[in-house]
Amino acid sequence: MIIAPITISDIAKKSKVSVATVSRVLNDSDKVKEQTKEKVLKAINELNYAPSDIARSLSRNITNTIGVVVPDINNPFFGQVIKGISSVTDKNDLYMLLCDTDENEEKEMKFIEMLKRQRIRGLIITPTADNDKFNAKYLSILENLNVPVVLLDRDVKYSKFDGVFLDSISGTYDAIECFIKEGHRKIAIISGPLSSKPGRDRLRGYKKALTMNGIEIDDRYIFYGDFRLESGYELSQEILKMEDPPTAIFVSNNMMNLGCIKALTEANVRIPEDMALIGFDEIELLNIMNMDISVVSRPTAQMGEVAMKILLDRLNEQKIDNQDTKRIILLPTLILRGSEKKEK
Amino acid sequence: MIIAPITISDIAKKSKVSVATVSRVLNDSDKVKEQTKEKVLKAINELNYAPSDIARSLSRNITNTIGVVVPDINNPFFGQVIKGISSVTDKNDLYMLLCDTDENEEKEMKFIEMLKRQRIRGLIITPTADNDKFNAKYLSILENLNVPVVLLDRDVKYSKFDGVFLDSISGTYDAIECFIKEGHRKIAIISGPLSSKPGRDRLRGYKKALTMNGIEIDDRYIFYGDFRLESGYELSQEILKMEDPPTAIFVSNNMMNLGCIKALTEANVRIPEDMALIGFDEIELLNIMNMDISVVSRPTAQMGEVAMKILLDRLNEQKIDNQDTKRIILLPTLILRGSEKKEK
DNA sequence: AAAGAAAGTGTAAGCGATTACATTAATAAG
DNA sequence: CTTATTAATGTAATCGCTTACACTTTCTTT
Repeated sequence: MIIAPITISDIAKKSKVSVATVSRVLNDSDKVKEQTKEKVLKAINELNYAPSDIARSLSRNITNTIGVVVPDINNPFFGQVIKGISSVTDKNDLYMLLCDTDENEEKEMKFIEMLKRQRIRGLIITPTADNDKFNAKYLSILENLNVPVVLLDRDVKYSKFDGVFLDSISGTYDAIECFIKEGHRKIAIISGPLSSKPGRDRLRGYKKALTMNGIEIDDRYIFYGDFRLESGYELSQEILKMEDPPTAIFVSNNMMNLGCIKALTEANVRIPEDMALIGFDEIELLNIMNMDISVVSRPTAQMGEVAMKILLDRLNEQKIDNQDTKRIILLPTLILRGSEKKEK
Repeated sequence: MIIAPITISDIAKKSKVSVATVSRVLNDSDKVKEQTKEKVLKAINELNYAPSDIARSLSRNITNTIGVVVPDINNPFFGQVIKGISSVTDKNDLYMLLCDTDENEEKEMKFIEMLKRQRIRGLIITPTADNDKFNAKYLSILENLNVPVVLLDRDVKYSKFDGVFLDSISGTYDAIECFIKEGHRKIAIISGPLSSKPGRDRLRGYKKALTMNGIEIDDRYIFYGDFRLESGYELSQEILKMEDPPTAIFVSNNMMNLGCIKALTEANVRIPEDMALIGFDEIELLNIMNMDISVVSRPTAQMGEVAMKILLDRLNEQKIDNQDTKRIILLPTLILRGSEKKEK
């Protein structure tokens, strides 16, 4: 089903002017006599004409699309992030080409190459890979795009791209310190995998908080999960079986936190009477269900918004030689709802 | 930051052939001597050239982007739908321009006009408005796109676009009948707004099931919400206050269902011992938390996939005169987890 | 009323590809 | 060794816009 759309020359013909004049009316670029302008607008209206962004992009040699590459749209975090990005693109006449990589490196690289052909003006990306295996190839593909890139939430080693990240260390630090102030001394952490930066950082925050408060780090209380629900569930069960169990648990992300809550609930362990708990990332449902779990909360939509604003600035920059990387590190908020308490 | 990308003529120059030959290599369109081909590929490789889809679209007079317009990416339903759409676009070299209308009619119409300028090849859309106020204008804007349109989940009055919908009537019918078989006679419904087709259909299914089973419809048991959590919460509280309360509640969507569960939980009403419950749409997190609530479940990702496949068929169609509208109506599944039971 | 300035409009090249048609090179047939 | 075929490549128009430059009107000004 192909119907040739109306073109600028149809309008020119109908309103008896040249295409140049029509173009001027379209872009308000030069003085056009009021009377002529009306004629042209009338023709545009009658024929329902909409100029082709394709042709416009080609002749101006610049597009108005930006690429957004995320690992999983179904993750509420990225849903929010995309909302944040949209809020900026909407106001700036930019379009969003969305790619969902499914946490698959190959797919991701393929998408980036597709986006290059689409001549996107800029890219916001949450990379899948943080391992050395792909690093070199990955970097070269990104560099090769030759457009501004803004990393979101996940960093890429050895890169000097702009980025918006979250201070996981301080977020975790605050949570642990809060436990300590409550009187907890035996504090466990369900950490993420150390192959990911957020995983590493959250563990670091944990250790730092203990050390700074003169509490010795006890390796028995450190558990390594993989950010997925099941690992949170299983590790929590292990914790409950310990001889000298902790009185508080910090869980490094929302999915593992759910797993942990599930395990505690099933074992009839009350929160916080029997076990105090703080997790990383909000879980909307828990709030709805009045389950008061304290969390380290990230400003998700804001992260998308800030990323897009950085990108926008780059797009408006004149000089190419601007080498200073902009890396924004947002702070999470510790939201206390009572689950951190130590009841005697 | 604008760096002129490599063009086809750079490749032509470097490999000492004409642009036509390079194009042939790029598209495998005509016989090219093996030796020449290699030369060209080598140049492409060395210069890291990627052909411009913009220029290609212009000269072929056809793009490879499709528009996807949804009311809210954060709604898990649409997240899943987008995944379904992606699964098809990925395999067919199509790009997805994503627009989030925030349930705002004005915004939606603006997006459609933007997409027209982008010369999208087709559109998948879940319209915000189902009211007569916008209908005429809305239809004309969609028609004016002159590309195949596939409606998703929500219909547009008087339109003859293709579409993928869900049989809300039968889904609700089954749920209510299930209640009846369990022995329930006093069954309440928290309906959606009647201004929306899903709202109307679900209420219709409810009434039909009662009637077909010889149970009189009692208007006191019909409550009208707005699909949002709060209304589910408040209406449930009303239900609990009734003199002659129902023994079972059917809730017309996931958000109101959460509201209902919240109200029941707060009032210490046990499910299903004190009140049986079936909702429309899965709530993933409830399952994780071992809260066994029976639901009418929709094949969400499949809806996106089917919609995209219909669109794909349209894109591949030769003749323009194909007037037969394709409307697929998928069936929901009643998933029983025990919350529908009537305990004595 | 003539000359110069300003305003309005048109002509045509160019953006980076595709492709019909023309041309040349290579191979087969006589 | 021509000539007819076929294979390989090149030339140039085209897609729908933008825009530099040229040209024509329409004021101003004296």
